[in-house]
Amino acid sequence: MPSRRDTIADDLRHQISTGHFKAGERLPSEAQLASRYTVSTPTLRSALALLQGEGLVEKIHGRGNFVCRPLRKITYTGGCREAPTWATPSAPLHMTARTTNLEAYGHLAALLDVPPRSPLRLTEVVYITHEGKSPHSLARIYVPHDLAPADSPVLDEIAVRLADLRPPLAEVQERLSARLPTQEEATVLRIATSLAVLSLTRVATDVTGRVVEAALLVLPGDRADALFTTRLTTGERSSKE
Amino acid sequence: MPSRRDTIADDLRHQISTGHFKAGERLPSEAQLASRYTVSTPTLRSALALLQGEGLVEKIHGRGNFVCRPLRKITYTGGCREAPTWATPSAPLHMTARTTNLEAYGHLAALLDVPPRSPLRLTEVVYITHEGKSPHSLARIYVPHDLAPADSPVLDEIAVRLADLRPPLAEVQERLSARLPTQEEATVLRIATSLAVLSLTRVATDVTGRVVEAALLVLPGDRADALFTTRLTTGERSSKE
DNA sequence: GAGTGGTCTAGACCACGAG
DNA sequence: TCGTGGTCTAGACCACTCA
Repeated sequence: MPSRRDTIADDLRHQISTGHFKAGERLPSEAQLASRYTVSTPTLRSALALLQGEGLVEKIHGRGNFVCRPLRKITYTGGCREAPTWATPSAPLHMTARTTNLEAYGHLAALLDVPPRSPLRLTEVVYITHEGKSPHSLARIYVPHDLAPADSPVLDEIAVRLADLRPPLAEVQERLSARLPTQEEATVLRIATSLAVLSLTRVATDVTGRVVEAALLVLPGDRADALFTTRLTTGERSSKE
Repeated sequence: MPSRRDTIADDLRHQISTGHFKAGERLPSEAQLASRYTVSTPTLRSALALLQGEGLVEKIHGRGNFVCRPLRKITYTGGCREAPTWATPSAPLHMTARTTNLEAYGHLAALLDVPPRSPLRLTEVVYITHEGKSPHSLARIYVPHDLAPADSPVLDEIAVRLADLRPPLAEVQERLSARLPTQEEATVLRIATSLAVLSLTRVATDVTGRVVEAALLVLPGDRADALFTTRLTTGERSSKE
């Protein structure tokens, strides 16, 4: 037996998909919707929470519930040969970056494969990609301090300098998981805490085995995915590794 | 200002991590916890919902709330050269499989790169991996009917026959996203609908460009991640593609 | 200040599980 | 049958946004 929450969510979903409520439009207030469906406000709100989790509706405190505009999908391309690339359909993304220095500790030390409490100095680059007002991704990149001059605010510059400074990369490892965002991530990405995020940890190792870059990326689940393409060469096809 | 929900969730989280509530143990009833924290039951339940979303607590209707046992992590290994491999620390996973035949339609047709309403016959293999009573993954694999005899209930057999029948693989594409599970997926995987899942779509193409396998995998976010390792050969390092 | 969503209460009734 | 969680009500009060 379907709950009222699900019934209402289904109905609203249908009205959105048929264009009865259009993208960007404000929904009737929760009180109006509650009386229309003859339910209490908590029940109606739980129905809206479902749509919010699907990325169909955005709640803005003090203003109302809004139908989300169809989102430009972004695709993180993995297994990258050079710099990470963001494939977006003709999107000149804005990017804000912040660079600080810190020391490897705890989780970071493990990522960078150095002893805990290591005195290794790191450059941390935090950046957020935007499309208009909607953030697309949150990235934290850690590079050993000697490989990255800390005064470079532009990501591209860092990539270029890295390519010059460091030995050639030997291996890139990317680990992905799905989870709910932390409060901080939800705030920064302007998503609901009930919307899943794709969490990606990338570790790049050079030919000497040293970790030269560790990156933590958080992508909103409703507008981002990650793509990995493996081409098999003739040699790999005929023989096992 | 932290909400009561968050305060209670933090406290419970702390009590679980310090072993005050032990793994597998039942928590006090929601009514008891509500009176202990002097909140109403809905408020207490919303706090529990947070822990549930983190995979720390499992609710069982009519029995109570239980602290989850530390979960054996499973790692999906991507970019696979041969059959997909599941790296689990010495886990003889049980696997239940169901094989049916159907026709390519809609979403499936797009995946398999054939025209919609194509008469292409498919073999669908649905399987769930288990560890004890807890399901680990839900997979739906689609193979053109002529490549896969439908009467093979054992996955390994299918893999072997496929290796014999089909031309060598040329490319494997894996697309990952994070989202909340559907009601059906939550039921099958025995997870809360508020727990994120990692959704993986894998498409394998042979040297002729034909799609020989499409797989849809759903992994619970609290116990599964996906790992992609890219080794760069000398050639790839020195020259761009 | 008017209208919105955010949070919370103190119950009610139903469905499930175990003895 | 009894205790559990699942759902829902009909309000209350607060915080935020905008005119």
